[in-house]
Amino acid sequence: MIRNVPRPSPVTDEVKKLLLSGGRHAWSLEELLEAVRGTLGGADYSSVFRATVALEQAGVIERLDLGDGRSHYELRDDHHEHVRCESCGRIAEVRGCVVDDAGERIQSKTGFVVNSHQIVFIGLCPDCAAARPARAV
Amino acid sequence: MIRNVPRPSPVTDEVKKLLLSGGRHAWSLEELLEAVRGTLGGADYSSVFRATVALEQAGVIERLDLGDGRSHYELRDDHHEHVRCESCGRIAEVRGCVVDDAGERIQSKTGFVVNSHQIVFIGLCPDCAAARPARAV
DNA sequence: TTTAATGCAAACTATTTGCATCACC
DNA sequence: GGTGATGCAAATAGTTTGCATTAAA
Repeated sequence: MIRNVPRPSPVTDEVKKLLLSGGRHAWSLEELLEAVRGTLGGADYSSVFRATVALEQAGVIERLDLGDGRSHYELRDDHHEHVRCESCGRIAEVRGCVVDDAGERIQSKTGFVVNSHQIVFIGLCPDCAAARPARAV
Repeated sequence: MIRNVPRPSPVTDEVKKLLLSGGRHAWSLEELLEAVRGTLGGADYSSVFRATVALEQAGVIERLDLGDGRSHYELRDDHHEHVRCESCGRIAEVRGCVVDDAGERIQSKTGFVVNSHQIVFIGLCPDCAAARPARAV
């Protein structure tokens, strides 16, 4: 099978650029769409979706489920955990907080072979925590 | 406001009983529905859904997002982590593998006040791992 | 001319809600 | 009679897919 010369793919390229830029973390499809539209003038949700599928299959990005009902995407080589504000939905990254040898321990406990993991901490971001001083949630 | 005498609520009672029974972990709504139907003969998805909403608000159960696109429910006082098989979807629990002091560390790193967390390890269950000896995923 | 990338619209999945009904206090 | 629990069906949200169009090799 002969490989063809690539054709321009503005949407996919822009999605890739955004994810590589590091300007934001845990992009949702809606956020990617808005950003792409801001640059290109227009784009369709499905094109952005297909771009993320392709990038995920290519191993460039990974898909996260942070428990807020939508998919999030990030660079794959950049694994870290997340904190999500249960009040406003804001998401922050958490570095240097690894679950180091968990894989082996889990395999010995459950027999599962662990390939990856997702950790989401849920709470209140600084703004929301300040906005409700007295009681939690 | 005078509190009325409670009326029979077979669906809600059965959902509660199932979740309290400990017979299974991380129930999906579909699984709860099937189990309730098995006992009561018939029940509606929305009734089971409303039962979980009520039980969650009552603080009896908690809702989990294990990254497989559906909600899962478990007893609240029984916090532990999960491993999900990315091939067949089977879910196992992982005990004694806590992220102990993570809350404080995260607060100091991000400013978020952590109320809870979810950890899902993803890999292959023993059966699926055995079924594909050579390569992963 | 061939075909990859895109847009549009419809399909799909899981969840959520509105409303009528029924049965019990 | 009043009301809480339920079932039915439609609405919703987010994602996914089918198909026609476009434009570049």
